[in-house]
This record gives sequence, C-alpha cells and structure tokens, in this order.
Amino acid sequence: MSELPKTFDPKAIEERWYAHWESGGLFRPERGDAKPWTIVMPPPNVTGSLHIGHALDITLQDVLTRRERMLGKDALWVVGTDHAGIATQMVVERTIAGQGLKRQELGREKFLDIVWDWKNQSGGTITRQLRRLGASCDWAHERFTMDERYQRAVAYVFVEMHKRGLIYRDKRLVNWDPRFQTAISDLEVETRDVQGKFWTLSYPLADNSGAIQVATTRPETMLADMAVAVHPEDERYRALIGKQLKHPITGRLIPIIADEHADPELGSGAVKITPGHDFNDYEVGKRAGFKPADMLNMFDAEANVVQTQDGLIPQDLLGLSRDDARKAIIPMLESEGALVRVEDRVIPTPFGDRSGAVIEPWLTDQWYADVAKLALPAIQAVTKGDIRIVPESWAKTWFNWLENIQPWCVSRQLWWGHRIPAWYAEDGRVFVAESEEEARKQAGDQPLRQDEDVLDTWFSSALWPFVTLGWPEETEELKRHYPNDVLISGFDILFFWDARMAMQGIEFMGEVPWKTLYLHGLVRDAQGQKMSKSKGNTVDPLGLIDKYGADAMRFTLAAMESQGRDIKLDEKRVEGYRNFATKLWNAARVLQMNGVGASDSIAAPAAELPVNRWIIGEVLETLAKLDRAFDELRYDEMADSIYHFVWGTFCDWYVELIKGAFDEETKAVAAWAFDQILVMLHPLMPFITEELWSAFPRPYELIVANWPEPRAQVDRRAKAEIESLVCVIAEARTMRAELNIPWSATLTPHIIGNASLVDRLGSDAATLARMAKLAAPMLAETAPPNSAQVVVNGTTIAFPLGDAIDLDAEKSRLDKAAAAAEKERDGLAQRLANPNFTERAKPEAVEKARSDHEAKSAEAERLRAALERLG
RNA sequence: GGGCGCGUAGCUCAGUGGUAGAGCACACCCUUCACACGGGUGGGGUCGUAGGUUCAAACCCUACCGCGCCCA
Repeated sequence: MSELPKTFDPKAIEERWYAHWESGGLFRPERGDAKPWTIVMPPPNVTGSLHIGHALDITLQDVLTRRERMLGKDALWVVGTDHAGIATQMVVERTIAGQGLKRQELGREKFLDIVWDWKNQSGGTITRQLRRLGASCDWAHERFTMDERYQRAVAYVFVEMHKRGLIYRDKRLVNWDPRFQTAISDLEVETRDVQGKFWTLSYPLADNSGAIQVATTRPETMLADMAVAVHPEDERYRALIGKQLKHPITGRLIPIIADEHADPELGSGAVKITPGHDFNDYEVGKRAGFKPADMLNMFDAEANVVQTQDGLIPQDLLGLSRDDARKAIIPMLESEGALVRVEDRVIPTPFGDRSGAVIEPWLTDQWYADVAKLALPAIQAVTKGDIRIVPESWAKTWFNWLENIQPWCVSRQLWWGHRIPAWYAEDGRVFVAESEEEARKQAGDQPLRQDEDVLDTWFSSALWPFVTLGWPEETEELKRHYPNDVLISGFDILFFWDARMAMQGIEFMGEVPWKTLYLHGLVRDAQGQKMSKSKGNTVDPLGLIDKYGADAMRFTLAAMESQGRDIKLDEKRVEGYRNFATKLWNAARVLQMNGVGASDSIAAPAAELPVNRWIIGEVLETLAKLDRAFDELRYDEMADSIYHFVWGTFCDWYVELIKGAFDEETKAVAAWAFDQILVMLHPLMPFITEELWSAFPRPYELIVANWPEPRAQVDRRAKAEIESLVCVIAEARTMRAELNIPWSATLTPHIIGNASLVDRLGSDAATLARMAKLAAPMLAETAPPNSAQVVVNGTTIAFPLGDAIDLDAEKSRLDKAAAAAEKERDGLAQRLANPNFTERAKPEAVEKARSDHEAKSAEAERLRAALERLG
C-alpha cells in the first residue's frame, strides 16, 4: 500500500476509475436472481452538450442507482439519447448552410444521410460528458430513439392508436412556426408580453347607413376578415346584427354576427373575426357556420401574404411579410378614413420556444392524438397512489393539466424523425399501416405516397420506459424492469414527457411506467437568475468538475436539492465540498499512518473501549438518518447527515480521541467505521471513496460493496461518557479562548466533589493533554483561589490560574453564563407554574420541561457559586 | 383571471407545535507531528406584516405586502 499524497487530486483518479468500472461491467453486474430495481434516464438530445441542469438530474439518479446496487439489487439505469427532431435538424441545417447547401436542394434522402453522419460523429459528446459526472448507467445497452427496433415500436404504436381511434387526421388551426415551417404543439408555444398597439378601425355598413368600429391588435389580418362580432346582449349593436359590412381594404362583404366572444367592455365592443388566423376567431367562425375548408387564408408557410380564395387582396400587398403588410395597410386605412385611433398596449404574443419566431395560427391538415381519453387513467394513477409524485405539491399541476388537456398535434413538417406510417392513394384515401407492404395490402393495386411528415419527438420518447426494455416483444428485461421504480426529471418537462409517458405506458403496458415520480427544480445562478447563454450567466458543469472534481460538484447539487425549490448555485459551495473531500482524504492518511487497514467485517467489531463503542453507535445513527433520507428522497439530508458525521464527529472527535492509542481494538473499529463512511458516502462521492477504498487492499470494488448492515446497537452509556468528555474539552477550550490563556500553559482541572468523574477523566488524561492541554484531573472540595471555573453536567471544574488570572474577564464570563442559564431556568419555571401547561400539555413535554428546569437551576446555582468564590 | 411556491443570521438555505440551526462570510487566536482546501473560539435573527386557533406558533388558519414560476 503506497502512501497517499497530501492533497486529493480528483483529476488523477476520475478517468481511471470510470474506465475501470465501465470495462469491468460493474455498472450492471450479473445479478439475475436479485430483486430488480429500475430507472430510466431522460434521454438527452443526441447532439446536445451537458449543462448544469443535466448535472443535477444525472447526479440525483446516480445517487439512487449506486445505493440500490449496493443494496444488492439488480439495479438497471437505462441510458440513451433522443433524436430530438427540431433541435437536431436545425443544427444540421445550419451547418450545411455554412457550405452553401439547403436541405430542399439535397432532397430528403441525402439530407437524412448527412444527419445520420452528424449523429454518429457528434452524438458521443453528451455521452462522454455523462461519464465525467460518474453516471453509473448501463452503457452496454445504450439506446437511441431512432434505433431500428425503436422505429418499429413507434410505428406500431401509431398504427395501434389509429386503430383504437386515438389518432386521427384533421384540418384545423395549428400553431405554425413560420421559421421552421412546421406545426408545433401547444406546449412548444411560449406566450410572452410584447409592447404593441391596439388599433381601432372603422368598417362601413354595406348600405352606407353608417359604420361600426372594431378593435384589433393585428390589423394586417383584416385581409382575411370574414365577419365582425358583437355581443348578443350589447344594446348598441343589437339592431345591426345580420347586416353586411364592406371591408375597407378588400371590399369583401362580411356579416355582423352575434357571439359572446365579443367583450362589450373591450374597445368598441365589436371585434373583427379572422377565423383562419386566430384561435378565438376560429371558434367564433365555426359557431357562425363557416366550415374550416372555407375559412380564408392569407399567409403562406413563411407567413407572407398570399391571395385569399376570393381574390380580393390588393395585388401590391401580396408577398409581403406580416410586418410589412401591416406597414402597407396603415396608410391605406388612413386614406380611406378607416383608422380611428391607435393606442399603446401590452400584447400577449405566442412565440415558438425553439425558433423564437412569432407563431402564426394556420389552417392545415395534421395528425392529432386524442389524449383526453388517455388522460383519465393517468389522473387516476396518481389519485389511487400507483404513482407517487414527489414533492406532492406537483400532483395538483398534474391533475390540472390532464383534466384540461387538448388534442395533441403529433405531426411535424420535418424530415428528421419517425416518419408517419400513413400512405395516401390518389383518390385521397389514407392507409395507416406499419409498413408500405401492409398499406399496399389494404389499398389494393394503386399508387401510394407516404405521408411526408414525421412525429413529434415527444411521441417517441413517451415510450422510453418500455421500448428501451424490448417492447413490443415480451422480453425478460421488460418483465423484470417494468414498471420502473422511479423517474427523476425536471418539472419543466412534466407535461412534455412525464405525463405523456404515463398515458402511453398505461395504454400500452396496462401499468404505470414508474411507481415514483420525483421532480426537481431548475438550477439558477447565485443571484437566482435563470441561466441562459444570452445572459452569459451559465455555469459549465465540466468547468466545475475540472476545477473542483466531480465528487464536489455532485455533492453540492445533492446538498442543495431540497424538495420544491430551485437551486441557486454558488461556486463557493462547490469549493466547500471540495474541501470536504480533501478532509476525508486526510482522515484516510492519518489512519493509514497509524496502521489502520481495511476492515474485514461488515458487522461492527466487538469493542470494549467507550470511544469505540461510541463511534459504532454514531455510525448507526448516521446510517439511520441516511436511510431515512433515501426513503424520503431527501437529498439535502443525505448530504447533511454524512457531511456532519464525517467532519464533525469522525474527524473532529473520534480521530482526535484515538490518536496516540491505536491498539488492536481501536484499529479494527477505526477501520470499520471508515469503511462505513466510504460505503455511505459512495453514492454521493463515488470517485474519492473508490480510490480510498482501494488504498487499502480489497478483494472487490466499492461500487459493488454492500450497503451497511452493522448488526450492533447504540451504547447509551458510552455515548454519555464520550459526550461528557467532549463537553469538558470544549468548555476548557472556550474558557482558554475567552480568558486569553496561551496554549503553552498547562492547566490542572480540579473536579469539585465528583470522584467518579475524576476517575473517568483520569483514564483520558492523555487525551485531555492533547486536546485541551490539561494535566491529570484531581479531586477537590472547593475551587482554589484565582481559578477559572466551568460547569459540566452539574459538576464544577476549576482551573487554578494563579497570577495569570484576569479576574474581571473571568467574572464577566461567569456572569454571562449564569445569566443565560437563569434566563432559561426562569422561562421554564414560568411555563411549569402555568396549570394550563402542566394539565393540558403532553406528559412528555411536561416531563422534559421539569428535567430541563432542574438542570438549568443547578447550572445557574453552580455558576453563581463560582462567581461568589471569586469575591 | 386561475393555480403553485417562496419570504428565517450579511449571503445561500434546513427546520418535527414545546422558546431557532447549517454552510459560507465576518472577528479573534493558532504554522500543535492528517489536513491552512486546516484547527480552536466567538459575535450575529422581534423567523415579511397584522389578526386568529392553542397551555404553547417560524410551524396550523385568515387577510395583506413583496418576489418567482406555470396555465388561460
């Protein structure tokens, strides 16, 4: 065993250990008979790179997975990447644009070849980065959402849903992204407030008997106006309902209709209706009897003006963008005298979440999933407790969204993705089938053309928990690992992914995909700002790993992960936990230097010495806290309990107490306790713990070691004894610091009237000398003159200082301590004097108050007496 | 407009109805043979405001103020 270097250098060990674990198959050892435990990783975008949100997500999953593996289970953490339709196609399009190429010029096949090349080249970036975090996932079976088998499963699901009436084709308004030129789902639309204007226009009655004022935030869409709506109860307009208006620009004759959508309070109370370009107007139009196919459309796929069916749009407006059309229309309105007024107004405006383009509601044929039918079982799964949502507060959001769910537009006008398995005959009939052959069988002998579109990426990722296990084949993996045990995801994909997984899982597997859904927050910067590239406040997890090590970063994220809160990441915390790793490292060194080796037992060794019996008990208590934290998924408590045990108990006290007395028993206990630390800390800090584990000769790696089973009990007496020793040392140190007594001066504790304490402390004389610079304690009847005095558990201990004493300082010190004790004593006395308390409070509370009162009274009394003696 | 969450020490956050804790920061002391990425000691909070329930409220209830997020 070579001596450990003085400072822990994460870089030197991380890569080595990761490679060792992976090549040794240790992330998923053969454990066919063991109880299965399963989690699937949210597949990152194949062309993505690691950001701090991944780091959190992955850490939380790895922590659980590593512990379950140590518990002896067949722990499977499924890993893979997502083809990420829009994101990937965008990246590749941008790249080939650099070479002056356009996908339309290349054609579908060539373009897809390029995307696959790109995927094969750059798809490894994110998976390499996951490895740097220490993610112990099942790389041997890495998946991709466009694997051939996965594609078959997706096609099967689509066809099956179509058969079950859960998927249909429909012409209606969709959210059209004019930049990517594809439909997107409601979830991909982000509404932001934009400073805009509110225009009031005047539309003349066709019979020239007057005009009606209408208000709009988008005047350019007037080119496709089909009506003006007023509220049926609005007295001002009642007489006009049914009359025709002459559109000021197109001259189109449009009716005045009654519809409750018109808000009498807003503007003039009359609104223009453009069913082809506004979701509300679409509904109004349908109520007014317009068929979707007849609704006027004035935009092409890029949202430039095109001629409406009736051919009434003036020639010079054709081809203009939405903005330019608006600019051109305003002077036209002015010259017609149709522009009444313009006011500033904040307008909620829809944007594509990826493109940033203003979304245009557009009438198109798309495929829809009737998710309302699937939502009900997903709601019930949570109500019945088949899925436990953590933190629970998210359940309400879950219900609310699922209860109000809208049809999901699943088709995308992209090339990269799962192509929709639908074929069209020339007569317009559509055949949905898993393959062209199958479609041909249905269609008979006629030419077929496959649907050009692909599916929403989330349609395929919704199948992740079972398709990755081999579904639709009934594999052994699937049987063992579905449902998964837990899913961990950010709340930002609760609807996009989690809810859809639940719906699809229940529909196709007949069972929920996971028993627990854990949702974590976002990682923000130290000021609480959302991180974004444009703000330049992103924290690069790889940079943090380079600087502080993966263990420190993981520990930080876990320690800061408290349920229901976002994480404000402060680099100082990472630094602090790097220091913690170094502290642990050095604890190993001191043990090593004193001949402590690897422990040879899983159970706690037999021990006689109080200090050893005490530390065994402390390990047990820490383990209990840790196990509870794991059960409750309280990552902050996991980190907290192990941190305080390692630093505050093991290093600060146990190691200090046993220094200089490394007998065989102590060596055995120290070795055991340190082993327990390594095991308990391993899920959070896998690298350093594995390295230290190996620093002592072992037959197997820590990653596959057993989670602690101490088979021992806390020894109350040993605990009390060590705690009083600790208390004496702490009191003596405080007294030294407050009285400015130099460390060079050895003090002799005079124990007043407590022979058994003298005995006990006598056996710890060496410890007292080392830790508090005290001589052997002696029994005394009263405190010698010029003594500093402390009270420990009701016993006064005096330290004669002779001329060195600063009487005033000592008096004020004692007075302060006495006052504090008296204050507590009096508070308790007051409570005990209240019959309402003694009669109505819980007996334990009363009992505790009594004993606390007694202790505080005694302490105050002793301190006052000590003060008396000083004169 | 509806929903969710947050407001506790200078900062970031824990906190079970029984009289407030941690880390960092700060101050003082210590280069004591594991560790200065360290050791020791200390100061610092009327728990957002106002009511209510209770013997007892940071914790439960109500209202208000401030902040954040989601949905419409």
